[in-house]
Formats: sequence, structure tokens, C-alpha cells
Amino acid sequence: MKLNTKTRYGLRAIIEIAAQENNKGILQKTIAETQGISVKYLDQIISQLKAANLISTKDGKKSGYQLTKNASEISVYDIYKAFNSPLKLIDCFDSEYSCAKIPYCASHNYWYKLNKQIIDYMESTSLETLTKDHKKLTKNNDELMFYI
Amino acid sequence: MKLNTKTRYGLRAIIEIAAQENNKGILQKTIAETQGISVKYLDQIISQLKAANLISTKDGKKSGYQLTKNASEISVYDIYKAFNSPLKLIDCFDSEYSCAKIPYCASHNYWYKLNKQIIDYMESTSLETLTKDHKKLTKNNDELMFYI
DNA sequence: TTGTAACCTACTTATCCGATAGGATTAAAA
DNA sequence: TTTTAATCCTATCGGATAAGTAGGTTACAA
Repeated sequence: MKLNTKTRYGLRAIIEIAAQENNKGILQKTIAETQGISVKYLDQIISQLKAANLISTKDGKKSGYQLTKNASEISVYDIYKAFNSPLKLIDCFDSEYSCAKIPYCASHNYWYKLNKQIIDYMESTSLETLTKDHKKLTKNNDELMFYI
Repeated sequence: MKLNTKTRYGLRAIIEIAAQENNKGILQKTIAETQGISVKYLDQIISQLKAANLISTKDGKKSGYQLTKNASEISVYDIYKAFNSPLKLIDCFDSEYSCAKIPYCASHNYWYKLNKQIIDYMESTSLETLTKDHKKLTKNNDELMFYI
């Protein structure tokens, strides 16, 4: 029960992309510096966000990433799925691995409900919400820095 | 984001222990057979339940396991913790691994809330509830079998 | 004193994860 | 047209962890 780093970094990266002002595109390098992630590692992370069709870019020099759709249409679960297969806390949710006892298995039902609850949580939050939070928090931070 | 097999098997095993009729103690062997788990593997699992002080037994021949307290006083999270360290979806919940940006990190807050929600879910369900479910389900199963 | 069950510890194997590395491709800029 | 700076793509390495196996020791009832 751990979140892998790619998902963690990936969410932070896409928030950075969503939070840019003029929407002209933001560079890998910039994100890496802001987030303190190695450029090379972020490289892979961003390519997975792209493969999931959540962000887009132009090739070559002077490029930069943007969202492919409105932040309100992207859920955290969408982002999660860019780095993981659909959430299955246990394998026997899947018919392929299921055992004959499932209809009589209290544990199975219990974990299944938890699984659903986690997915619901991630689906019910949009990137827009997190980006707003992010802006609020960093704004406060800037003001704070000003007075120090 | 996977539940490990020990937690999965462990829950099933302790339900079996809680569900026994006369409370005279149930043998590893019996649990292993009912649940279809290798005796040797279950051996380790049960020893972890015991180390967590959830079940007790006598040594030697003619032994058998019981709960150390009432099933209503044991939460699923107690059982979870017999096989895992306290749930931390990401390391930086911990002050030891925390970074300076946490107060301004929207992602951190988000995962933290999910983490709490999962713990709440596991804490709010008692072994008693699951055992009742189990009995209901297996009862139906037996009746069903009778008519086949 | 013998058989059975719990108890304890070590080991093997496989898989996944985080991270690094090197180079290919593309397009803007010089 | 050449250079430069960025994305893009693939391979690989080391470490950690997990699942399961195995062997032997201890305790107790018959």
C-alpha cells in the first residue's frame, strides 16, 4: 500500500503544467527545477503523461507542455492511471485470478468496497481543484517570503 | 497500491478463528485446509497475528487458536498493522523524510487526506462485523449445497 | 517416549521500482 | 545550412521487497 514515485511526481508535474499563466507551454527543465526532480527521470514521467493523452507538446527547440483538455475534465484517477494499471488492491477482483469461493468470501467483499472508495476519491477530485489549491498555497508562500 | 498476500490471508485466517463455534481453539492445519493456504506459509502468518497480540494458543499437541479479546474490539486496521507498518501512502508524511515545501504542496495534502480516509475505513470495521458476514455467506452456501 | 502441533529462522527466487545513461529526432535560431 | 536546445526513446543497473519453501526445535498430550 504505497504510492509509487512516478505517480507522486507525475501529479506534481501536471499541476505545474496546469498552473502556468499564459499557457504558452512550460519546459521539462523548468518543472524539474521547480519540483527538484532530475530532468532525466522527469523525462520518463512526462512521456507517460503524454502517452495517456493528458498533455501535449511540440518537438524541437522552444517547445513546452500544455494540457490537452480543461483541467476540470481531468481527474486525479486519470493521472493515476497514466502510471498504474486500474486500481486492484487484490488480484481476485479479476475474473482471471478469481477463486470459486468469492461469493462466500467476506474479505473479498470488504476489500472490494475499499477499492471502490479509493477510486471514487480519486475520480471526484479534478486537476482544476488541485491547481487552485496549489496557487493559493504558493501565493501565500510568496507573500510570506516577502515579509521575511 | 496493492495489498500484500499476508494481510489478505491473515484477515481470512482470523475470521476463521473468530467464527469457530465452541471457541475451543482451531488448528493451523484446519485453517490451512479451509482456506487453501500452504500450512508452512500460514505458519508465518499466524505467528504475526500472535505477535500482534490478536490471537493466543497453547504449545504442544492438541493446541488451537483463539482471539485474545472480543471480535468487536478488533478492527481491520489492527489486523492490517499485524502485517504492515502504519499506512503511509507516501513517505513524506513522516517528518524524517519531509521536504521544506510541504506547507505549500497541494499534492501532499491530497494524498494525506486519502491516507486518512483509508485508515478510517479500516478502523471503522470490526472483526465482529466481518465474521457475521462470513457466517451469513457460508450459511447460504451450505444451504445451497444441500439442494444441489 | 512417541507423535503432533506450534514455534523459529534462514534461504531462494522472482519481480518490481527508482534512477541513471546514451543516444536519436525534431525544429528554432544563428 | 549548421548549430543548438529541446523532446523522445530504449536499455540497463542495483536495491529492495514479496511470496513461498524448507528444516529444524520446542512443548505437551496420549
